[in-house]
Amino acid sequence: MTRERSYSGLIARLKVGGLRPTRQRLALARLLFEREDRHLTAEQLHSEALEADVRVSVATVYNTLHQFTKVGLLREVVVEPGRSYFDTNVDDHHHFYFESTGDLQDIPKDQLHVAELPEPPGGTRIARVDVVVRVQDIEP
Amino acid sequence: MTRERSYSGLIARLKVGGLRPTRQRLALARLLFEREDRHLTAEQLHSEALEADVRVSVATVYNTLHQFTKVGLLREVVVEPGRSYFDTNVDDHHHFYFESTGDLQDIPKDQLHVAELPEPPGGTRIARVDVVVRVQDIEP
DNA sequence: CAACAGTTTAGAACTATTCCAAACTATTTT
DNA sequence: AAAATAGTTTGGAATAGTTCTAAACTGTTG
Repeated sequence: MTRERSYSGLIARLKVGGLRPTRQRLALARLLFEREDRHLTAEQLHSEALEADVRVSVATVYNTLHQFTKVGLLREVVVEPGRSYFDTNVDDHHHFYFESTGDLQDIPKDQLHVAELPEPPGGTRIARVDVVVRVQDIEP
Repeated sequence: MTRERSYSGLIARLKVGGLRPTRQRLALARLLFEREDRHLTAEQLHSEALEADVRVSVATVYNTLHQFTKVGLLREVVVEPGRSYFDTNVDDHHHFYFESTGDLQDIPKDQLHVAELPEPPGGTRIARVDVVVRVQDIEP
């Protein structure tokens, strides 16, 4: 079960990544992982934190998002210039991107398949394949 | 032949898009389309223009890139937060993205195929499918 | 519990991009 | 071909998202 993420499990995961389980990191982790798959910007997470009476600075939100990403707890998704989304689902999957609202929605791995991947140029290897299905309203 | 793009053809294309063929737009169009497929940021194009003794403001470079994109002469590619690339190849195709250098390289349509596209959610239709194959150096 | 290394913070700094209102230019009208 | 007009360009200011910085703070280790 990839969806298993208990609170204490998180502490463990942070430790593995060499990150101390601080008040801020734990609070942000709860906000991020206590709900199902989410796609959040740094600003959105910061607002949520303030609303939940978690005092964190913007800088810390950014630091934390990047550290979590490095450790594999999050995945960064780029679909829009000038805004990064962080995806709490780190399984292999792709995205619908709703141009009208700016929302993202997961497309599970088995619902979309990339065939005939070309060889990467010499000296390089494929780190990841991102598919973004851009969707727009039918009556704009 | 999709690669056919003469200078006068450009004037025609601009007219179709309702864009006057001004000095700046024509100069930028030459820089963009007189070489083969390119992936440029606004800043890069602005530098090239200055080097080529084409006096244009940054604002105009941005305006022009967006107008060209709207008219279908360019395609915007987002792979990196905080930076937009404009692709002179508007045919159906995908990209390699070199994480070490930030470069983009086209993957022709026939070298990569997306199978089993899921249905877009009700009330929406697929505007475009972007595949980015992120590639990294083997010995980092 | 002292010492150290890692963390947080406010605010400044930075980068890419957009906005603005005035000056300018291509096109249309007369 | 001059005047009227509508679309363009421009420098600089403004904005948005993100990163940096140096000082204060906190978790961990010995």
